[in-house]
Amino acid sequence: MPEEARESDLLRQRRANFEELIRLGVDPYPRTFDATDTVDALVQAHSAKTGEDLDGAPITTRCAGRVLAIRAFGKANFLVISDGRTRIQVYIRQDALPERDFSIYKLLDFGDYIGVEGQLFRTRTNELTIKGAKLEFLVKCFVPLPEKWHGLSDVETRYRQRYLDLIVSPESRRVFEIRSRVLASIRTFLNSRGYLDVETPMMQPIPGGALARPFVTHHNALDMRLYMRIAPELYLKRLTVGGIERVYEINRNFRNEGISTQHNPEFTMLEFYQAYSDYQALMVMTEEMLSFVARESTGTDQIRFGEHEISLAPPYRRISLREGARLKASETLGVAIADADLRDRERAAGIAKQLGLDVQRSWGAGKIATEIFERLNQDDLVHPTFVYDFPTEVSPLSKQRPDDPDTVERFELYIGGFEVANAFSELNDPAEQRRRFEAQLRDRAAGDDEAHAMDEDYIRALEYGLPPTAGEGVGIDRLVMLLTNSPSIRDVILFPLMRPRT
RNA sequence: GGGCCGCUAGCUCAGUGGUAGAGCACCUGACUUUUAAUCAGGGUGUCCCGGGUUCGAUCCCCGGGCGGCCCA
Repeated sequence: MPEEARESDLLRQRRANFEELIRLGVDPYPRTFDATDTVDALVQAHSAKTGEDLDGAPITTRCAGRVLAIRAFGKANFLVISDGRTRIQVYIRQDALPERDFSIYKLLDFGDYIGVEGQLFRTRTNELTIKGAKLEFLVKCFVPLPEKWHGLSDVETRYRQRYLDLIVSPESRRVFEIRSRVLASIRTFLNSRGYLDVETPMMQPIPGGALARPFVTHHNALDMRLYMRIAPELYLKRLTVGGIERVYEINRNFRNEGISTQHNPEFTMLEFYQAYSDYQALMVMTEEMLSFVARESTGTDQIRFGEHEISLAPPYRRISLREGARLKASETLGVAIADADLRDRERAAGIAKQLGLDVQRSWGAGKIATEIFERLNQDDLVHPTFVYDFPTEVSPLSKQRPDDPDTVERFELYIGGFEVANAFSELNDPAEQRRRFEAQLRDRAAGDDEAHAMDEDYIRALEYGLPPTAGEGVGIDRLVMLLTNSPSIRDVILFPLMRPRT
């Protein structure tokens, strides 16, 4: 076949070893291996034992793994096998193995899976080792693995062939173990406070709960346009209307936007809602939750992110958005800017232009103030900071401050220079909600395709009475980036979206 | 969307307008406790793709693909 004609020598050699195993009568694809231990459990259980301990009270084990090193010395040989998490050495001595098993050993290639039975001992160099007495072939690796010393550093291959990354990069495995612990500890935290863990639709007829462009799909039997959700928010608040006073969901959102080190089109979000509460209470709860999650997943709430040492221990800094924008703009432009300047469309636009911002015609004063803040304060937002009191204009689902209708009770939490959480006192006045949606529709008509759609069914739910409620969304991928010191969101998503090759 | 950078052996990377290189991996041989084992021998390739310039292009030019970083 032409396929085989193109095979490199490396592939041919491995295939030849495989065929030789079959000639020896070895099952090339066995069904099971009856292990007594995983490598990880074995090493954990016995890593403290000395050679005398192991000789005095012999431990026999059967375990399996992928061969990650072969050091051959003729009649004495060493393998390293891994269960994907932990590695252990296996000693292969010609006169200690049945002839068949030693023949299998001689046909092994770097990357094959084997099962081993034997006693634990320590070598002269004090390495915990299984003295191989039996060896089973489990599967062939037909393709050469990346080299052991430099590993796999090509990021494109790491993302496209994550299995290779996991095989050769213990650091990558560690990231996803921490990610798993982050999710588990969030659930522990919320469950212990009486929150109900739910799942709401990820395909929605009206995409709501955030300002973003959705992916569009179609249901054939109903001949219905559906959108991949951009947020679960409106469904979770319907559940609060239904009497579930504490509720959360951890699941994927989909936003049809560009890709960057902080954005993947599908990403994981925690959203939680708590009745009889407001955004001030959520700031305190967020501090408690993040320090808890950090300790549970990494052992400490002191993290290193790039060149920064960051403490996730409470309390976090708090700064109002307009105050932050006003102070920074005054400093940068060398002019005293008043709060009132940021609330006036024309004056705010003038300031923004002086700062080099490209002011869109559809932007009101509130949007402009938000943009000014984001432009000027990124560098100040490395240590955990609650930015609170957003303009009403950019927050169609948040409750206004009683003393200032241009401002809503909302905060975003920044850590490491990017947004990690977004929370607010939920707007529960159905008439005001309708006005906000209508304002969004005007923005949409003016060309803002991220503006929120009208959702009559949601307004109807509010008419039944949403109790006073505070709600928050936390970007799980970004949180995991912080906790694993990962510079790109793609490092914490197993299979990030990539363009197909050719 | 814009700018910059990258793509060469299985992996990590050098390199040149004239027969394509190193380390590791791999193959052959030696070696009964090694640790990136060592020693001796062996170079295994669509230089991302297409077009152009040229006697000759992996290299220069143009276009395209995929990726990374920065900016919007």
